Amino acid sequence: MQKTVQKRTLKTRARLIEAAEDVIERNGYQALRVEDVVQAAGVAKGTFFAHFRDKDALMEMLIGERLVACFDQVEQGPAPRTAPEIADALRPIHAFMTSERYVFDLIIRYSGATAITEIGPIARCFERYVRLVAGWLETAKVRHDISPDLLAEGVQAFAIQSMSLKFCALHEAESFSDRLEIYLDAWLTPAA
Amino acid sequence: MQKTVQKRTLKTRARLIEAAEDVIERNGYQALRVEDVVQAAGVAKGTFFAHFRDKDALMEMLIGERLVACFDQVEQGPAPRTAPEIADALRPIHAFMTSERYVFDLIIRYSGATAITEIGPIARCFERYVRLVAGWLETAKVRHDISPDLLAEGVQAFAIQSMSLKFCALHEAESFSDRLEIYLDAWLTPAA
DNA sequence: TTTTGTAATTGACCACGGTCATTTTTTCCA
DNA sequence: TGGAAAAAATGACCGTGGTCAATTACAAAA
Repeated sequence: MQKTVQKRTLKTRARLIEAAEDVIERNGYQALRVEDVVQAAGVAKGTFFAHFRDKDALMEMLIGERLVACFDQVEQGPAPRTAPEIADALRPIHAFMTSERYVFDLIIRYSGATAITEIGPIARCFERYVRLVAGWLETAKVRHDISPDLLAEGVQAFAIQSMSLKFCALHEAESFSDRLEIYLDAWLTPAA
Repeated sequence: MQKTVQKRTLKTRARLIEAAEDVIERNGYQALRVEDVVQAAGVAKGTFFAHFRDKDALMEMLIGERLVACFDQVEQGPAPRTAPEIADALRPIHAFMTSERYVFDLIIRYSGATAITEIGPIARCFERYVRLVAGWLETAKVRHDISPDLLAEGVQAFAIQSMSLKFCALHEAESFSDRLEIYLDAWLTPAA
């Protein structure tokens, strides 16, 4: 029961990914067509699906990679200590998540893995989000009557709410940042 | 510039809707195929799209109707006054929203209308959710340092977070109701 | 080098949502 | 009642994601 992986495989895979990134670079995630990718990569359509379960799987990988990079960046900075500082520190992550409606929808769709075996980069980022924020909260100027973990899950919930409203015509008046700050202030530092 | 609507139109539309409801009754929302609906209704495929912009438009209508019915039911009951009571009162709405992953995803996708002109039943229900809960909160045993509207938006955010986690393998341990109650208690009655 | 089993690739094909030029039905006025 | 204009319905056709039996390339054993 061997399962040697040929060098050819890695090359083909790399070509597919590169082609996909090119297409996205030019037209955004939303506009990506599998046909375009395989043509740019110079392979047959079937080959694509031998390398990725479906189109979404490739998208999850590519978007997940970018998301991980956002987290890396955010973790470089100093730990924020107040609600507005936290909102500001998370900005790169939120900015990418709302860069395209397609991106936001896909991230939300993959935020919770439906089976343990298929936990992907995006689902892992959602866990990382909570860990990251919970870490900040431990020493931040916020309420401490409930656990940092629960508090961090709340931050996530409010961030998602704010991001959803960003794509909503009914709530254009308020900006994403303003809304998130208001939420976080009420959640993290109540009974002022 | 007349635009008479023929009786035939209404009949065809009614047949399409009835056929769709039959299909859904049997196999759920997820499994609905336009082909099946038009065949059951005895019309051509093109006719479907003369009556509904696309498949999602029909789904929004049908799911929206059910959602409105849930709200009507919830509004019949007495106003809850504590966090657990609020979670409990909202149960019929949340139950329907999480009855099928497809239903949840579609509702989320239509929760924010992208253009003022296309506000549908689901987007209206999201406004109604906030109004309903804010009304309860005015006289409930909860914090009053922030407006009932903001508080209600938070309830919505936590409910969505809880529902998302319901579909997530990583968070199966805790039940939806338990999680929501914990969130709402922390959000509505802090600094106990 | 040849053989042979398996990994990788291919492209014709399918499923399903959606379009549109054409045809059929209805309406309404002379 | 005839016939023209509007409304509705039709179904062949398209775009795009995805499948799979057949073919080709590879690498290890003979």
